[in-house]
Amino acid sequence: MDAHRHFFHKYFTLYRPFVNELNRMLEDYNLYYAQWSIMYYLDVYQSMTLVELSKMLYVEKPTVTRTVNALIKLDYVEQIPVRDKREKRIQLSKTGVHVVQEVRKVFDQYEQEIMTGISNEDQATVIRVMETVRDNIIRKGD
Amino acid sequence: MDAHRHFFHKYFTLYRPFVNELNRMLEDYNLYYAQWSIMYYLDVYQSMTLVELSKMLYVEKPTVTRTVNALIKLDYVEQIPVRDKREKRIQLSKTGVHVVQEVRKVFDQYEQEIMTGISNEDQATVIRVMETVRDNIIRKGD
DNA sequence: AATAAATAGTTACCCAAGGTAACCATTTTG
DNA sequence: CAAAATGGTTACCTTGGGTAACTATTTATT
Repeated sequence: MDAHRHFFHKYFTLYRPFVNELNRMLEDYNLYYAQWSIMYYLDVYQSMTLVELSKMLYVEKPTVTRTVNALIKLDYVEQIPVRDKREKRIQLSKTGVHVVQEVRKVFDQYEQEIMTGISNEDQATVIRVMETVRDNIIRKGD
Repeated sequence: MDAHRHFFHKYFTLYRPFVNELNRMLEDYNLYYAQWSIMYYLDVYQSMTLVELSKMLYVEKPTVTRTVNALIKLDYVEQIPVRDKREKRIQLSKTGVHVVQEVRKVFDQYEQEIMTGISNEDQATVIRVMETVRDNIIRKGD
């Protein structure tokens, strides 16, 4: 078997245990991973529109609408007024900011645990490879 | 941001474009990725029981039952008789073997394309890291 | 040998997370 | 100013997973 074939297989066999575990941790905050990923971006970028999220997450607009609505209902996210009346621009609410801090603590802890024994250099390699692969996939796809 | 935080984010942002693209390719064979992953294992291990698959795939038994039934309906997979009457042991059918060959060709081609510019050494590093991470996740989880 | 426990699989439900098609409002462009 | 583009929503559908409760069979215990 060639290395690249191993790569894809390994990539996907990691997904299920990984996302299961993260969802289990998010239970305490009434969140699922798909919701968390939006909060993650809002933490990084302060505020975003649904279309921006849609492109970042690589999912369709209706999916974003639904997930954002769930976050608004949880009071983790709020809409902010903006000139263009078509746009829905959102940011983390006060509660949301707090939840992000909490979840980050939990995730950082967990992430460090499961990365034990992997050098910073190797971590950097993996990140670079995944970035490249993603770019390649998207470039070919569209 | 620490490296490990980058790692997790990168890992998940790759997933959606990746699985979308693979599903698009599998359309020609009336397959979805979840079904393909079972055929992949059957190709590697010749024959497997549903419980074995369940453990390998890290999904519950009912999920395996459903997916396998779909593959049997497609005539890509067939049951083989076995001493223990509780067990359902399956293997690729003749058609299934053929389909695996075809899909492999398509995937290998695609995979090589999107891995361009990544050295064999880096690919090996990524594989090793993902294996380690998966083991760590599963060890912590249970 | 008879019973209890374990194992393999199925059935009947439920839910998260995505998708498409069609649409409305608003803004931008020709 | 009409046409096209953009941002978002609604309605409906699908994949792919889950849990609880069950049957059938095999294995272990008494």
